[in-house]
Parts: sequence; C-alpha cells; structure tokens
Amino acid sequence: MSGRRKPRTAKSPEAKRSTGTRTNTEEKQTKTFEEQAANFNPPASGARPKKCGAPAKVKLDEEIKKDPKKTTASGARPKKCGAPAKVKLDEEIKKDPKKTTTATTAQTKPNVNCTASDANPETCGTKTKSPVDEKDNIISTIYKDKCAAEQPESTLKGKKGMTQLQMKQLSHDDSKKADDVKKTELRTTLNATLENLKIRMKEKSKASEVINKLEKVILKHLRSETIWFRQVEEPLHTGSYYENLKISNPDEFDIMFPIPVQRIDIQPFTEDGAFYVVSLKRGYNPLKRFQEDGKPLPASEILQDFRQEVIESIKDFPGVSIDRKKRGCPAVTLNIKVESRDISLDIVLCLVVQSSWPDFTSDGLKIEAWLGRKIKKDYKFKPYYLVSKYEGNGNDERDGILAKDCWRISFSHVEKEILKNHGSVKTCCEKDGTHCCRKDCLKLLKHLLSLLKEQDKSFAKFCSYHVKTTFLHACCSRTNDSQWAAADLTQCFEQLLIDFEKHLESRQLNNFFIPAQNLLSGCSQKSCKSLALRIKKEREEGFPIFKC
DNA sequence: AACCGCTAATTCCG
DNA sequence: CGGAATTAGCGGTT
Repeated sequence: MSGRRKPRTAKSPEAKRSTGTRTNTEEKQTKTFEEQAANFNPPASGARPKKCGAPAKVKLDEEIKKDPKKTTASGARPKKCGAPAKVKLDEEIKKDPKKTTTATTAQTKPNVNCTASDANPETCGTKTKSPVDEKDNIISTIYKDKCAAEQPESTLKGKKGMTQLQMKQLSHDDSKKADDVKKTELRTTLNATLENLKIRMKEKSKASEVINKLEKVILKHLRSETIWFRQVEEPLHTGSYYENLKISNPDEFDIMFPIPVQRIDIQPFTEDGAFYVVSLKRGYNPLKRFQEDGKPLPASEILQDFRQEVIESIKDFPGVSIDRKKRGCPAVTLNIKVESRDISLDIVLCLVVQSSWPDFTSDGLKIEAWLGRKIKKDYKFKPYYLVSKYEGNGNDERDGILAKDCWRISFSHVEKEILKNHGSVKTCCEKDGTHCCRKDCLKLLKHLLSLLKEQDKSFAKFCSYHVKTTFLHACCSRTNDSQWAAADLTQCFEQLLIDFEKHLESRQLNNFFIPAQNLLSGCSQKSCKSLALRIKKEREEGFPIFKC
C-alpha cells in the first residue's frame, strides 16, 4: 500500500524518517521579497513555551487601506473580507440543516458575513471599536427574523387572555426559546471566528515556498559544509503550522534539525524530569568534539556553533534577518519578509535518541482509553528528542553543571501525530468518516488566549503550549468521538474552557508526557487566577472578545 | 539523491 | 455540495 496514512495498527512506527525528500517547490523561483514601509507584526499566537514573554507588537495592516469598501467596518482581517469578499458561510449550518435550519435563511445573505466577527488580535482593544456594533446588529437582525418567523402563534395567543398556568408555561417556553437563540448566536460567532482564523491559501503558498527553500539551503550547508552537524537527519516539521493548527497567518514555522546520537547517558537536571544532562558514551560521533573528558555535552556551546553555521548558510538568501540570541531559546530564529509580511522560522537543533524514554515519562501519555494501547506502544517506540534549551538563568549551577548546558526533552513529533490522528475511531475526520470539533476547539482556545494576551500584558507567560496541553488532557478525559461531535462545537469549546479554568485556578497543568512537570509553575498564582476569571467572563458572556 | 505517484488535509470557487 | 488547487508526507523507482 502506498499513501501516508498509516492504519492504526501500523507496525514499525519509527523507520523511514530520512527517506522523504520534498522537491515540489524547489524549481520555482523565489520572488524577491518586497520591502514595504508598512510594518506587520504577527500576533504572538502559537507561541510555544520557549517564546513565552515575547512582546507582541501592534501592527499596522496596510491592506486595510487597499480595500476600503469592504474593510471599513471589519478592519481586522482585510485579506479575508477583502478581495473576493466572499467569506464562507457557516459550514455547520449548511452541512447540518436539521440542526440549525432556522438560522440558515438569514445567514445566507452575503452581506452578513463579511462584516461579521472580526477576530483580529491586534485591533481588539487598541482601536476600531465600530465593528462590534455592526456585527451585533447583524446578529440580532438575524434572530429577530428568525423569531418572527418561528414563534408568532405562541406569542400572539398569550395576549388573548390565558390561565396563569398557561402563561407560566408560555414564559418558560419563551425563555427556552431565548436560550436557543443564544445558543445559535454563539454558534454563529464561533463559526465566523473560525472562518477568520483560516489561513489563506495564497499566503500559505507564498510563505511555504520561502520556508522550504530556506530549509533546503540550511540543510545542504549543514550536510556538506560542516563537520559537526553533517549527520543531520531529515528535518522535522513541528509546531502549529505543520499540525494544521496555525491560525490567522502562516507566519510561524518550526523546524527541528535532528542530530543522531547513539549511546548516551542522560541524567535528570531538574526534579520534574524536563531537563537533562547528556553525555555521549563511547562510539564515534562528531559532536564528541564538544565534549570534554568526564564532562557532559555542553548544549550552549553546540548551539552557538550551530547558530554560526545557520547564519553562514543563509548569507546569500535575500531578506533574511536573524533574531538576537534569546536566553533560554532553543532556536535560531530567522525572520523574513514575504509580501510585506514578517514570517519567523525557528530552527531548532536537537539530538534524536532512539531508545526507551526516560522514567519520568512512564506516567505520561495516558492515551489508552482515547487512542488505544497499541497506538501508545507505537509512540513509545519512537525516539525522543533533546533540544538545547535552558530555563531561567543559564549560569545557574547544579553539581557543577550549568543550566545552559542541559537539554530539554521534546515529544513534539508525537504531539503532531496525535493531533493528526486524534479520533478514538480511526476514521474520525476522514473524508467519509464522522467529523469532530477537536481541532476547532483547540484553535478557538488558542485564539482566545492570544486575544487576551493582547489585552492584558500580565498574561505574557501563558502560551499556546498551555492550551495544547490542556487540550490533550481534555481528550483523555472525554475519549469518545461522540463527545466531540462537530455539531456540539459550542458545548465542547465551553467545556474545554472550563478545563483550562480549572487548571489555572489550581495552578496545576502537568506536561502531557512528563506529569511531574507543572507547566504553570512559572506563572504566578495571581496571574493564573486572573486569567481564569477573564476566560470565565468571556465564556459566560458569549465571547464578546471574538466579536470585536 | 532526485524524482514520481499517491493520499490526506485544507482552502478556493462555482 | 463537489471538484480544483495547494502543501505536506510517505514510499517506491531509477
């Protein structure tokens, strides 16, 4: 059989990492990357832990000006509402006529959609308040129509004198009706938000063309021009873009460059099992060059060298700039402007270790009930990765080892596969299978967090990895696909928020793979509480933040 | 190592 | 809705 979807029962999950070479975009010429005065800074969404705290700058979106007629009210995502001006309708409603028939007619009116819901992080809370009202008006218009069409008899009858019991019943019906209206409204909001979070194909195409080219250049350099990194394996595409979870813009790419290591000795550096001290044992490895006798592999030194090589490899690539080295960041971050948009590419050096996972992981990855024992076993046969990353002060010392010389364990390859194969039933979200709303829920929560971070800088330490982890735990506690039915998006999303609030209130969110690591330990009690409250508020008020 | 062919996921478009 | 287009990913062939 061919094709990439492996059946659930696939054997040898490991194997052919190094065979795939993608050449599809290689031949195309990369256009020169136009420099434009207007500056565009991506939202700090999708940030992984390493990026926590990165300030999100306010952007100017030059395209707003380009399309005055459409974007006057909507402001935020001009390219969506812009050119084709054909924002898609609520898919669910269309697919599921029986559920939401009442709202369909109103929604199919084209003018509703473009102005509706503008979910851009930058504009929220900074400027353009007008869209809110406009959308609200539209929505309420929809529901006025709907109610008028639906329940005239009951309301009219009520006025012609009835028993008290009947009246009571009536008001009960009314409140139920109002509840339904609210639910439908919520659904509309979420769907419109999701619509606006979609990555446009043109953007994706342009961005990936450049990124793939960059990757190729770097890989080639590492393999043929370096000594220490020439064993680098086929790059690993991780992060939200490659998980199909990127929202709003294709402006963040994560690529890991794995260096194989055979026999190593790893010792936990921290009590939570997230950081390790690594030493190469006997056997040849170019990286041994960095390792002094009796000492461990110095992550920071290797990273520094790697960084130089990356810089060297892209020196002829037009329009690339390199971020100043950030403390505690496992990556070399390249920035490149594509069609006036800034794209960042995180290049992560990592060691790939093909042996059993450290003991700290033994209580993690509790996916048996959700995905099955077999899948779990397959995952645990995969290698694990060690990325050069330290936290806090790199000069902190423990047993004579500097924090900056230890390695953080990473399972992003497994995260990616889980996200791709996320159903308890194999056919979940396949072409002819049942669709679930897991990914949509995750996208919405990511978006919500990035909007809240925009609003309140005290939330800077929260990142999308918190969201992702919450989501993975949620999948483990609601394992059945029917608990994530596409039609139940609003309930599922709300429940996911409740989960998140609980983690925040208790300030306890365990790493999905390493339960001993509390991902919220770096966040203050106060900020956790306040974020939980803030999310609760949005949830209870029907997500006004999505409507601005 | 380069290329091809297939499939999946997603967006676009009529 | 259904098909085209596009990126991504896998495996096989040359």
